[in-house]
Amino acid sequence: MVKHVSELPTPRARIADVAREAGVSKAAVSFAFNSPERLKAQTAERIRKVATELGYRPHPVARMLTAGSTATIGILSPNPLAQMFANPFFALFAEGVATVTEDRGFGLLFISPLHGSLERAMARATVDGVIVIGLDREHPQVVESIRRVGLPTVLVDAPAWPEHGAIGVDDTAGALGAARHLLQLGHRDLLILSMPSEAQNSAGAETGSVMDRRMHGYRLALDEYEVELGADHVRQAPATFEGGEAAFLRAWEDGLRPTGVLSMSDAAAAGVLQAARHLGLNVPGDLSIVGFDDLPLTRFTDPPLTTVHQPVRRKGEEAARMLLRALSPENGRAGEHRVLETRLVVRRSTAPPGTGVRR
Amino acid sequence: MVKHVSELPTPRARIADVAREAGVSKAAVSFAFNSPERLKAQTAERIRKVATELGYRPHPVARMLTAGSTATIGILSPNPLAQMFANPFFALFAEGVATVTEDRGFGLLFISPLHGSLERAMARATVDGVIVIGLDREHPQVVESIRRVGLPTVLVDAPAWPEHGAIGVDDTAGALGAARHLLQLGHRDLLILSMPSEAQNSAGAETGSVMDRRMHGYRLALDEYEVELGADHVRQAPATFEGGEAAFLRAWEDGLRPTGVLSMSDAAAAGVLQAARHLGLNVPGDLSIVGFDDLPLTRFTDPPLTTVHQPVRRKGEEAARMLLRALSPENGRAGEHRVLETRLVVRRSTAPPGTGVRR
DNA sequence: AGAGTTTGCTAAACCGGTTTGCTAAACCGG
DNA sequence: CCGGTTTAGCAAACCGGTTTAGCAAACTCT
Repeated sequence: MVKHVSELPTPRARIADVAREAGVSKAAVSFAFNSPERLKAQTAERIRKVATELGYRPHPVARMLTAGSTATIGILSPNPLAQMFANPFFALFAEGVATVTEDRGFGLLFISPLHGSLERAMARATVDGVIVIGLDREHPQVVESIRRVGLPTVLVDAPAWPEHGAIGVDDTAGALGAARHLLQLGHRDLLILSMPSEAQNSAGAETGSVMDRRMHGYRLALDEYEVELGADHVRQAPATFEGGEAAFLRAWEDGLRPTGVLSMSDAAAAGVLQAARHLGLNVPGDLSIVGFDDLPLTRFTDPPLTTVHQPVRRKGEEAARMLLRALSPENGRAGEHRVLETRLVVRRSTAPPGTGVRR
Repeated sequence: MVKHVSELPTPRARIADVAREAGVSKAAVSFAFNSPERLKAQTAERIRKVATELGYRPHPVARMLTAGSTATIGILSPNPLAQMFANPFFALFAEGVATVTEDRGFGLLFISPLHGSLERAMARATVDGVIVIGLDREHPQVVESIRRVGLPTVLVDAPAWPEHGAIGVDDTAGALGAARHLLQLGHRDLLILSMPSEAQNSAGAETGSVMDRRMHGYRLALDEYEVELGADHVRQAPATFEGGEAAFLRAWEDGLRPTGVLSMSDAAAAGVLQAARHLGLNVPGDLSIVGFDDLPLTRFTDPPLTTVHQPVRRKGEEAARMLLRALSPENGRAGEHRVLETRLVVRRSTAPPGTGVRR
């Protein structure tokens, strides 16, 4: 490889440069910044002056190495980061995390699979602990690899893991309430929009994924009302506007004419709203829709969305607090586990099945 | 300090532990992972086996130190992170950045002021380069401190800085189009919602902040139509739902009865929509609203929002690409500068001033 | 003036890896 | 069987800081 004669970008000043220039030892330079009381005031001052002239800034990585901590926490997701940011739920969650980490002087690193391998990404991540979100049954080896790196961890919305902290919401109750609401209104032909995942696990209500728990809640309500649900009445839709829109249109093309939609995400529900408008359906006259999450955007949809509220931001805050607690030396107990409440928020996207579907 | 007898969390295995256990040198262990061809296949295999048993994972910070790079890029903002995430614009931008960084195997670190000091936050950030967003005239010393740490930098939506890359959109033209649209429809009494910032700089159209440039565009249109604008017809509103809602309600209380609102952010515009509904105003019958950004949510508001489109996600992508280019050894020229286009998207929140304001 | 203390700074070890230079053993051809 | 080349692995230097132990000079006290 050819070496350029003049490397224009001046190589950054190291501590040895400052020491030489100021005629002192490396230790003195370090003291000048970190323990000035160990130096004659005048010397410390002189060293700092030289440092400023040279544009010296202690190399953060080197500092981390000796400090033994990174003052950074990671938010880890098995899904591509771009996909995460496309989901408003995630931004809200991150907002919650950020409020507490920022306050405590921690940086925030987003970790996503590196060339498809979360394991590799984890190995490279310079963090003191991680908050894991978006985990799914389909990622059992992910949890395992997380456990192996031995970093303090808080799991969000995931099957509890004894040695780690965990935080979630009562998904089953929330979904139950949502389904009951539609059934009470008289709906009998429902479409359920789940989120993408591997095979369904109808058994594990409490041990499975978010989707399992919500589905379980829906099913409980359906059973109460003795309503049968065809297999093609449960569809997968990514938690995005486009995902919900496409899923509903496809169902419609397949000949389904539900009077009510239960969506596991507000984002997809908003997409359904869009699709309904496109099909000339009146909401809630022809079609009722219940979302999940209660994101800020639900107040601006047309009509405002009936949805299951969950304290997303607070979930982020609590997760961060829990993790920071696990990081502190006095180390509160490890396997803390919290479940926050959900509640149905009725707005204007639901009504009794009414004027019927056109066409 | 009392030392506990049994430190339950096993101290993580270091390379020396693996070396001792496998009966080889540290170098051999390193080779086993990074240059296996330098070892007898059988030896390398044995070392890796021992490493796995011990749960050894090379310390990422130590690795960074010798590698001289962090494989991480920073997104830096002078505003609190929580505030950033509350703005959907930011999530969209981050999405763009994430698509390219993720693809190239880079991590993403969010940097915000540490105890109020961005300088300190920068000093601590372990990144190879930074993308700066949300910068403002009010943060001149920020740019200076960024320059001092000497990290490759790309400035987004900020006054161009010769030695760094920069990317933005044609704010002036976008704002001009938005204002012309309302004026053409016949509106004469307008309310402008700017974003929070220090004193206005009416002079610098091209050198100032995003707000300056947009305001300049608005003013150009107003001048064309010879419309005067009272000082209290320009309000500050944070780029959030709540910000826009509160700002419009306050203006209303102050006795203002505009027929059209020009908002510098879609988020605030959506808030105005909310406020209008609250006040019993029909949009666009009684009040027309034009936003800025064209976020996905504009399609779901009631009514869908007329707004100035800017390619937010692409801005993120381009910023990331530009930065990565600056990081690569062959180092494309540094001071690259790009300006992307804006265009007005007319939806249903604008109409001629019509039925008049109720009450 | 000499012993004891304090002040001010330095040399060296350390954090946990990677990489270079080198040596000893194994291998090769003649 | 010997000199030359490969192969396999090690010791030590290095990345850029922080921290501990310790030394010399200055200061205090009697």
